[in-house]
Amino acid sequence: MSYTLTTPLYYVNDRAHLGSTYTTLACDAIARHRRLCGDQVHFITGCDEHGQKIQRTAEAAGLTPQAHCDFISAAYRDLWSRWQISNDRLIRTTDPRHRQLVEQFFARVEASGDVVEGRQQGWYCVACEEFKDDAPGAEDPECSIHQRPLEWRDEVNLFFRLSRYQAQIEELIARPGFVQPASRRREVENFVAQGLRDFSISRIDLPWGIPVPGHPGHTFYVWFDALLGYLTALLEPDEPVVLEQILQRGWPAQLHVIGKDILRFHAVYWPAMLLSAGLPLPERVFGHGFLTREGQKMGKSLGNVLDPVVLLERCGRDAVRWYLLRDIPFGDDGDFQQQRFSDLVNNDLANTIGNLLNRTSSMARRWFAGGVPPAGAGADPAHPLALAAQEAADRGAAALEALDFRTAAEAVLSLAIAANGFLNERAPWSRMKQEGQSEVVAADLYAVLEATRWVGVLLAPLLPELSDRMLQQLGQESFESGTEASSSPATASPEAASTAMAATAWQAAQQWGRLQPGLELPEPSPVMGRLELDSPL
RNA sequence: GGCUCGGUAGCUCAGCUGGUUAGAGCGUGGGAUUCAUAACCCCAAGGUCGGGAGUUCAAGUCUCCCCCGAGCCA
Repeated sequence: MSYTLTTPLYYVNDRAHLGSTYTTLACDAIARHRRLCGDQVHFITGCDEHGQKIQRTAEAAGLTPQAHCDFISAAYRDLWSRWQISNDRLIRTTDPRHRQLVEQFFARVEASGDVVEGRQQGWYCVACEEFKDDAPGAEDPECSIHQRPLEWRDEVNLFFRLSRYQAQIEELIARPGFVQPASRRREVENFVAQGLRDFSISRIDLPWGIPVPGHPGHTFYVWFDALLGYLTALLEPDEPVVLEQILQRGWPAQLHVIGKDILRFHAVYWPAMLLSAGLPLPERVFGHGFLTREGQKMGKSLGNVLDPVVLLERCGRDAVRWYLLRDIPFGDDGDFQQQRFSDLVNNDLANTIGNLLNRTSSMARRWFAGGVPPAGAGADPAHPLALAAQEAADRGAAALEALDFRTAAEAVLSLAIAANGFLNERAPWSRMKQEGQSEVVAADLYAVLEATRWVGVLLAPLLPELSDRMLQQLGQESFESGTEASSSPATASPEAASTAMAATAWQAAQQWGRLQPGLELPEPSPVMGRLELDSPL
């Protein structure tokens, strides 16, 4: 199965912040999960690089817009690579190929009769790149969002006839799974219910944009151009730009993950544009919440922005991923709290999970010839830990499907807690001192090792690196959940490829009793260090 | 100004169509244990459920008003 998901195309007005990192990490977890399940994943991210705001930012920095965009988008590319994001594509809207695609798309929209000329007169916010419908009649109106002066514009623009799609959009957003989380649906419904108005899709006298074919002086409005980046990204980098080809390359997308502030563009404008162009619609749009820091909005004026690069260097990928995914309900706003961050990482990852592996492996090695003990009753599929493992797997998979990372993380964690509890209850260390208990201890330790292996397996989409380290210490191969699809037809065996039911390595690993008795185990060393943050991040 | 969502233990949150002593994890305090990364396991304290009024035999859960936060639209 093909699975296409996207992050927003980030606006290159400034460098990446924690918010975009958060979005991207979440998408990465989904992408990895789908790959582990055998889907052919198209995980798209990118940069939105046009518009007057960019032009002015570049000017202010003494750069050409292109140089500015090159610089910022390179920083994004570098950031995602540092975070080991498994995106398949990183599209830039200044890519010449994108321009070709936009032109083809526009031709279709125009052919549908959805492009009309209209006069746009009013106050304009450059930061929003939007006209403000109802600016106060005052002398110097300001944008309520940016607190910046509005500029008076009076121009002839091209309009997209959004109003023609009223009924279809209403039908779309009424679909149960389309706008997510469901709590955001009404907001969109009300907006649509007010009556959709045509919106302008071009600007005049704005050189930093894609020229509108057949309309000299006009460039495309940034949003019109940016949304289309999702399509351009799907095309193979070396194939000719032919819009129709996206249908062979993974369109429609299964999922657009976005911040809650741009829901309207994705749930209303975007589908209408696609309808006009005669293209299928994405399956769901998920608007996640925003992050604050220690209860305050992050912003340059407050000087409290958390730099993702700093965060990464000081704390590591696993720690940050875990905290963001495990503690903040995706969809709700969340607060980044340093104390809580280190508490959770140390508790869950270092103590509960890391120490579980460490103590178990250490006992097994000491008492059973340096490796995995004979399984005995420990391999029984009805073993309490086997049941716990299966439950964790089921709960985790369902949660990931629902983009409920928190529950997915808790499911894995609960398995580790169950295993720790089991150990304390069975106390192999004291049983080992008694005569004739060796077999029981062997079975107990086997079961706990096996449960620990499952923890490593189930962690793969969420924390690929910790998962790898755990599996290594258990003498297991790690999974390829990164950019190389583990189930790509080229590498899979012919039988596997022909059998639709063939399980991936990851799915096969979720079978109780897979751990080989007698397998030698490497000397355990902590898979997750404790986070000691003595100063503010 | 209008719309939407949220305001439940110190912190992050569960609490479905209203119904026994409001739950979990973290944090805090205590206990147990020694295999292990001062880790693991067990127990406990902690909340007039943002405020006010109302509906009801019964409200965190429904209605209205107000306050606070976030987003959208003006």
